[in-house]
Amino acid sequence: MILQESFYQQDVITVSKELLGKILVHQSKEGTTTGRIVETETYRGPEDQAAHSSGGRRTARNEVMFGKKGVAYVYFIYGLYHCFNIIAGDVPGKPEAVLIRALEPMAGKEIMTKRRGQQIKIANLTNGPSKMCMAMGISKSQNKIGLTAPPLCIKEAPLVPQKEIVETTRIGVDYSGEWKSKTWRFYIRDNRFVSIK
DNA sequence: TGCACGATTCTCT
DNA sequence: GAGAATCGTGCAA
Repeated sequence: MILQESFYQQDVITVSKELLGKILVHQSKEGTTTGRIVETETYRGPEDQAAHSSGGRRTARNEVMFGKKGVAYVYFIYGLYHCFNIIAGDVPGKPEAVLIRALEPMAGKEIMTKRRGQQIKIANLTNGPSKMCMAMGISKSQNKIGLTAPPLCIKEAPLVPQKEIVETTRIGVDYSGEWKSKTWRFYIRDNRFVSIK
């Protein structure tokens, strides 16, 4: 069962928590890779100063945030890396998104290892927002594509119980003033693939 | 047109 | 724990 647009049309915090445990699938020409989502972060918009959409800022880069829910927002960062987000929220046209920060590798580990470099250990394959993009083969060519059908989609899986979800502050947003202290980062307790414990 | 910087990662100390 | 790598983007000029 692939998650449909209605799943992403819930409150963005709810979507962030419920995405934990779900399965990200990418069918590429090199083969299919899948991973269980173990860490997410919420970016609200326009009020959230940590978000690209802060202040209602709308540019060519973040244009997709203002569009349909359940669509991928992939951006290039630090001149080297990519980050993968999913547009979500219960208000149409409000620029909010969920950043996928880490996965637990499932199918296609050989392909992921090949993409990341042969020396990489399994534990370091997907434990960070840019690492998981490299392992899953996600780049700007996946920007703006819908996640409700292959080749890139998210499959249904049982909800992770609230008591196994850790809520903490977001990473790498020290510039955002009071917004940096929002506990909008969620991960599965004791999972070894979480980026930072 | 120019320029400072980032929702990161890796390497070296 | 510090510093480098490396360039598209956003905003000032």
